[in-house]
Amino acid sequence: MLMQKNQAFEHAEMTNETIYAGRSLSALFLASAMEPVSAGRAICWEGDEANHLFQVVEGVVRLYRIVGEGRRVITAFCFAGDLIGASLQSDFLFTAEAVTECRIRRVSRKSFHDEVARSDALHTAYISLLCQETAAAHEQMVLLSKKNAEERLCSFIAKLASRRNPQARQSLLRVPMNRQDIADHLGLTIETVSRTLTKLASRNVVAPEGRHDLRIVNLAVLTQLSGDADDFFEKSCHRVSLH
Amino acid sequence: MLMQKNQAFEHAEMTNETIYAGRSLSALFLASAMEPVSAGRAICWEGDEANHLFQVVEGVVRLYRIVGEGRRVITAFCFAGDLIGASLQSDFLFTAEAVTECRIRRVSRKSFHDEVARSDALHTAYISLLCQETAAAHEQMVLLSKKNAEERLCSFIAKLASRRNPQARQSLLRVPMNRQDIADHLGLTIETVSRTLTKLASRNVVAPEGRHDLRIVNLAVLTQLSGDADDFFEKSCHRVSLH
DNA sequence: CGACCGATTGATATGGATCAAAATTAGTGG
DNA sequence: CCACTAATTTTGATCCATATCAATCGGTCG
Repeated sequence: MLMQKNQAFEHAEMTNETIYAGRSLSALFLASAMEPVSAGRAICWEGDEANHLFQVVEGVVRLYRIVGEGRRVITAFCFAGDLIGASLQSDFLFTAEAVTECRIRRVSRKSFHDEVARSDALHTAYISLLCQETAAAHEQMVLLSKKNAEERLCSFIAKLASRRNPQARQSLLRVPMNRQDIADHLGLTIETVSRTLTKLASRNVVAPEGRHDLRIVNLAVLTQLSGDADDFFEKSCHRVSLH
Repeated sequence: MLMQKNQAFEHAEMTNETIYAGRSLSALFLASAMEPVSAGRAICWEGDEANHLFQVVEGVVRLYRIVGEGRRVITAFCFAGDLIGASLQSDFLFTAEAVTECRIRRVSRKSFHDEVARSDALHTAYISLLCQETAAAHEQMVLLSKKNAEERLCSFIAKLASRRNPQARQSLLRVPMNRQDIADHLGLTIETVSRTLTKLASRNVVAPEGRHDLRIVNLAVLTQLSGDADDFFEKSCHRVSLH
């Protein structure tokens, strides 16, 4: 049981808060049965009553909304350890679908909240998680609002890389989602994602190895190109000029 | 005192949860002194330690981040009754600036959390607020990711209108922010906002009256054009085809 | 009245979308 | 293991919505 729990958080490079929040809240799922979800299948649907929360134990999940005729927005990807539905009040505001083969656990919303209310530590962890979700959503708003295709893709890759999944010996990065998923997450088309990736490859920033792996050749440049490097030049300049 | 509190929530058209969340949490601010903030002045800065939460008692505030050289993203506008900084853990992730003359109150983060921890009702309200913030952020992600200029502007206006501020006799809507603010919130340029507005006016959807007022001529069409009308056609079609 | 600032309008440029193949890769059945 | 088919990705050609650059307009304030 404990092994299981730790396994879900094997990846390094998380903040202390994240680990704390994830760790303690994930204890609430340990009593639940593990459910396998095969790639492509839905875990919950937008509009349905949010009677459960889920934890991704293994695999990758996409959360998305459909807007108008066929336009899909992937608001987030969830990885091992992540909770699905923590920030919901009554209904699911997104559909959750397995990107890869997954294993998940579920708990009822009621029991989740009962447990959280019972423990200060869990409570803190829960608040912390909600705040992180908001922060992530804001980050994504910035990306969608002001970044060009290259910056978007570099941000995405850099973030994936910083998650440092187990498979990543040296600098080989697993990219479980397909091009369409990436496009729908970054607000681009599949063609633009492909072209941008080719361009990055030709500039020796990354080197695609098959559809689902990327060798990060130059992380420094990648970060630079992502547009949220701490080039304290620009940032401090602006900070000052605003006062 | 109580008058004050109610005044901040005079506008109708909010969900029950919103009212509840806002009402009870705003009690925490009543003991604090009212601080005037003149238009254009900052309330807090991105990067600073988030030692306080603020409540907007009167006026409108913009929350923004600066990305790269001079690109500004307004992640949200805050109105009377709204809290600023509820979803922050340690540092401010945005700068808050008065759009109009404002009056605000502040409480220390510590005392806020102490009080919230002490009351179940406050606690529920706080969670509720965080969830709403996340939902709003997701909504904005959809807008930035998949909507065109017209849909964005219509969404914005419709949302403003649904807030139904006091000045709104009949269908005259106050728009306190300038074109640049709107542009930076919608991920457009000032010119595109202006042109799109002109187009909407020529189609008799809205009628600008001065820089800061809009007469809503046809709310039905406005909602339709916003792209999140419940045209159960499309939606139900898609829901079905996905299963 | 003139200078200034925000908003509008106009002309042009462009990044990414769209439409259309071609090239890879993955699956399937023999 | 290989041939065949389907799906995904890449590449190419063209188009278009919005950005950019530039000029004008309308209100406001000294």
